Amino acid sequence: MLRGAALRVTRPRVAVLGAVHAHPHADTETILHAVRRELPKVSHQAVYDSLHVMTAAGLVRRIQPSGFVARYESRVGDNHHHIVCRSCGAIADVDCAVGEAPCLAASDDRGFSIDEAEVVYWGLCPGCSTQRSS
Amino acid sequence: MLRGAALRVTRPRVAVLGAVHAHPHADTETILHAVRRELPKVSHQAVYDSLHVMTAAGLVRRIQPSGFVARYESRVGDNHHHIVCRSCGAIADVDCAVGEAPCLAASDDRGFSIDEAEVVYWGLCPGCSTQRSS
DNA sequence: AATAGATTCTTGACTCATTCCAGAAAGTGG
DNA sequence: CCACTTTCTGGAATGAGTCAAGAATCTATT
Repeated sequence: MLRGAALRVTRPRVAVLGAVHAHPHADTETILHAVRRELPKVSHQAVYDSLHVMTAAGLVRRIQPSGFVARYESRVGDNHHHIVCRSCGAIADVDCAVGEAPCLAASDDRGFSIDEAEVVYWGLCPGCSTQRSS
Repeated sequence: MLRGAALRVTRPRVAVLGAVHAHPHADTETILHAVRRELPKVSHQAVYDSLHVMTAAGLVRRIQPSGFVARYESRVGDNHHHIVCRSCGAIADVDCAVGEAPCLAASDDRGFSIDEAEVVYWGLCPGCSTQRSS
């Protein structure tokens, strides 16, 4: 699977890829801990590098909502979007909005060549929502 | 104008607000420099604080595309979106997409209470686009 | 206008995610 | 199995942003 992306298959990379699959929307530290449960000696640098390489290869997607640290997810290639909780930072997946029309269709591209449209919905997750209203 | 938001009118705040109006999509450092051209003694802390307060009050909007530092803009209340250049980080405004329908309409809210939909278009600005193809 | 009281600013240290670097280790093609 | 290249380790560095304490400034009131 890594080989398909012309990447070297190293122990750290396999572990990182597995961790991203096992922990959707996890931040780097969570992934680092998950990886170390399996390979206690990996450096954080290896994790950062693996994530970068895999992001560049399209095996993994990087998400970084304003005010939060970077997260990674393994669901790629289907152009879905995210709901982010303003309070706790929880992230949920959302399929592409109504009719898929808005994705990649700006009313005026201002001369830019657009290759992706990213939608982020902001709000409160069920937990934080009830907590705040009580 | 600041008074309308129940904020104290201090010299730094006036200067910061002016700088945000004068430099759309500017990062904090740019704003800091612009402010210091007028009030050489302002601390960066004052700028950060002013921006936070004004963001909370809705006088200013914070934008933070993945991988770039935070920017601020003064155009608020009209729910427009942005095009970001992957290469140089330039930002341009785009009015709300087709029919305004997608804004605030997730196909499935997963139990979240959504209050805002943010759309970011990624691509290359005219300058970087021609530079890369040459 | 002067004063009291509270918010806001200055200064400077500090956090923490992420990056940079050099040498050691491990993967790959031949 | 070897040589070559990429990747990993370990540790230091960067830089946006935050924290904290005391000084300065703003607002409402007299």
